[in-house]
Amino acid sequence: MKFDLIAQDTPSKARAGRLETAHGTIETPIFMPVGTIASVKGVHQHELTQDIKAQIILGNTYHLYLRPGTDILEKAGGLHKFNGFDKPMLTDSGGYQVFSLAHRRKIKEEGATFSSHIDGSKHLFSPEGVMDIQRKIGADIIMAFDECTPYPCDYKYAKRSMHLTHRWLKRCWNRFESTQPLYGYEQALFPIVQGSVYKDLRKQSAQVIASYDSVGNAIGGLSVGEPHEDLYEMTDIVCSILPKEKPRYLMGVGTPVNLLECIALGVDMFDCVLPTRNARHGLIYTREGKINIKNNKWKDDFSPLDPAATNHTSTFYSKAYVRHLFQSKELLGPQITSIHNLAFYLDLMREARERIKDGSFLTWKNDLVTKLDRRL
RNA sequence: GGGGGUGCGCCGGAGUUGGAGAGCCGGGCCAGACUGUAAAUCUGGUGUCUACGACUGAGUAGGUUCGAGUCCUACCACCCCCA
Repeated sequence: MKFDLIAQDTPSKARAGRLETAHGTIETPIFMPVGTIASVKGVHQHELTQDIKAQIILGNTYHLYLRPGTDILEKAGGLHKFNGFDKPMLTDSGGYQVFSLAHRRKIKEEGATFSSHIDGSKHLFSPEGVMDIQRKIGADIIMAFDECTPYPCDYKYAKRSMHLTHRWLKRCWNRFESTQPLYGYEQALFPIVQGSVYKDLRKQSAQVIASYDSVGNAIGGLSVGEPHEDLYEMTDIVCSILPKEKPRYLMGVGTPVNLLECIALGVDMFDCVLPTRNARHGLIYTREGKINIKNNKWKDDFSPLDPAATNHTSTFYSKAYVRHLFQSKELLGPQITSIHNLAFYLDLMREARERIKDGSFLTWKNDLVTKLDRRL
C-alpha cells in the first residue's frame, strides 16, 4: 500500500494525494461513508459506486464480530465478498465502542470487556484479538485498538488513557506484524493519536504514533462534544507532528465546515455518521445550508434536492416528493436523502481536491465556510 | 314509526358512589437535536388572548346541586335492534 502526495497548498496546509490499495486508489482528501454493520444504512453498493462514486467505506470490528460473526465473514471470504463492495474498506477497531458503550464495558490492561448490546453476552476485546478479528474481516485498512476518551475528560485520566492506548498500540503492532492477511491482499494498520484536549498530551501521543512506520496515521478522541476551537487546535498540533508523507485520518469528523477547516490543517481522510444519520432524520445538506426536508415549507417546492449536484439521485428527486416520502414514512425517503447527503460530502471533497491542485483552495474554502458557517 | 346506545381537542381511546383540571394515553401535525452508528432515533410543542398571567370550553338549549364531562328535560347528530 502506497501513499503519494500530489499537491500541497500554500499558505494553507491542505494536501491532495493518492492512496493505492489492493481494491483501488483513494484520492485524498476523502470522506468515507460509515457502514458499521457491513452496510451504509439504506444505500445500495451499486449506488455507492455508480451514483455517488464513494471510494472507500467503513465497517466496524465490534459490530461485525457480534453479528454476523467472524466465522461467517471468513466463510464468505472476507468483508468485500460478503457485502459485494469491491472498493477499499476500512474497519474501525471498536475503540469508539469503548466510548459509546462505556456503561457496558470494563477497561483493564489486558483489554476491554464488553457485555454485548445485542444479547448481554460477555466478550474480551484485547489488542491482539482485535487484530485477529480485523484480519478475518479483511478490510484494506484496519485500526489500532484504542480508548476513545469522553469529553470532558480530566487531565489525569486523559494521560493515563493515552498511555494505555500507546501500550495497546504496541501490542496491536506486534500482532499485526507477526500475522498475515487471510485473503491474499495487503492490509495496513493505522495507529491512533489520543490525548483529549491537552496540547502536551496530543504532542506526546503524535510523536509516539509518528515513530511507527505505518502506512497512515489517525487522530482519534475528537468530535466527542468538545468546542470546535479545541477540535481545530488539537488537529493542528497533531498534524504538525505526524509525517507529511503519510495520510492523516481524522476519525469521526464531522460537519462540512469541520471537514473544510481540517483539510486546511492537513487532514486527508474523514469519516462521520452525520450525513447518513441526519439523512435518515430528514436533515439534508445543500450549498445554501442544511434544511429539514420534513418542514412544511417544502411541501410544494418541486425543485430538485440539489440542482448543482453531480449525481443522479440529488438532481432527480424533488424536495416536495422527498418530504412526502418522509411524511408517509416511506423507506425510499431516507434512502434518497442518505445518497444525497453522501453525494454532498463527496462533491465537497472532489472540489477540495481540485482546488488544492489548482492553488485556489484557501480562498474557496474561506468563502464557503463563511457562507456555510452557523448553518452547517 | 317504536326501543336502546353514544356525543369533550385535528383524529381515536381512557376518565362513575357528581368533587380541583385547558386536562391523561395513542396517532396526526409543527419544530428541534444528532460528529470513528445500541440512533429509520430522541426531545419539545400542538384551545384563545392584551401571554412568567388570564379567558373560554365538553353536540345545542335549559334545569337540579355548594359543586356537572358525569344527574334531569327538550331538541340535534350518529350507531344498533324491531317494524
